[in-house]
Amino acid sequence: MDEADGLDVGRLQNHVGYALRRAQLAVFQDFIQTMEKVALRPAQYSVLLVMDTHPGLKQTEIAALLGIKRTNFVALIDELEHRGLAERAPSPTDRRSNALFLTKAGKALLARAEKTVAEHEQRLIGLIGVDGKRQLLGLLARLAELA
Amino acid sequence: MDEADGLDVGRLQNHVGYALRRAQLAVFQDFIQTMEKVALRPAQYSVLLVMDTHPGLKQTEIAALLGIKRTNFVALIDELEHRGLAERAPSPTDRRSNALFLTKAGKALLARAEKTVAEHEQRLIGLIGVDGKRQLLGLLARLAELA
DNA sequence: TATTGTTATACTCTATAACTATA
DNA sequence: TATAGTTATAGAGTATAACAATA
Repeated sequence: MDEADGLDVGRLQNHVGYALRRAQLAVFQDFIQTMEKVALRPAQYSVLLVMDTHPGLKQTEIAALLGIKRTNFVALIDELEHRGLAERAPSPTDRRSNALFLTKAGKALLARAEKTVAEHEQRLIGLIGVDGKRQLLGLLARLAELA
Repeated sequence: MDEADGLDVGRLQNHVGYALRRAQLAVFQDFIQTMEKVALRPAQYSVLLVMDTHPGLKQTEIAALLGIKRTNFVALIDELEHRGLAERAPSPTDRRSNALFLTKAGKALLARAEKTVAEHEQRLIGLIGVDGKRQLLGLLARLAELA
């Protein structure tokens, strides 16, 4: 991952995409390690968080919101349901769709997860500062508009 | 990928890792589309660039520099060699290792690729400005230290 | 003994096609 | 006709183990 010896990646250093990939890898590695404590992968954590913010959304809506294909979302929600963290309830208005909710256990685990994530975020702030984080989020949001 | 209706991802919005992932996805999507013109994937492009900056490195060295496992590097360099863009030369000092070089065709394609990448980078600068890019690269480099 | 390149292999993510039941 | 959930499947990218040749 690093510059062995005195070698550098040359002109690659000036590429936004390359810098993004390396930073994302490093940050995710720390995040994943952090979340081993609650046995949640990044995608699972993000789904729990969205279910907490918007209870009762259907699968397609959460998947679209997070950029997950609805077809890949099935196994993801299956696992959360089998672990007793989330539940599929029948939608009152549309018998095709499931309304998704956190269970009590899901809310409890999410609370623990968010505390752990806060420590992770503090580590990042230790590297770039509070102002750095604010700047970074602004810049990344503008880049994400490209999609 | 976007906020359908008025839905938002809630507290996820404040997570550096999430913002990094979304931005990286958007930037890579543009990059990959850009590079279809020269039929190079991001990893292939980065290898060509490093071979140009440091001619004669062995496989292990380039792989380590770019964070690629040497075992996965084999197929990558195979393809570049079969396309006539790179060549494995016998190392003068170590009969176990290959010294890697760009061919003429490889240098020519890389030159075309870099011009195309420059347009891609200009699009990004259009979103965040030259100062924004400079700030971003600095912040991302500091985050990458986490690895 | 350790390193270089290699093969085989497996696991995760992501992507597409096609089915069913409902709308 | 179109949509929600689902299954099956295929392709990237990435990870480990084990081997032959060489150091």
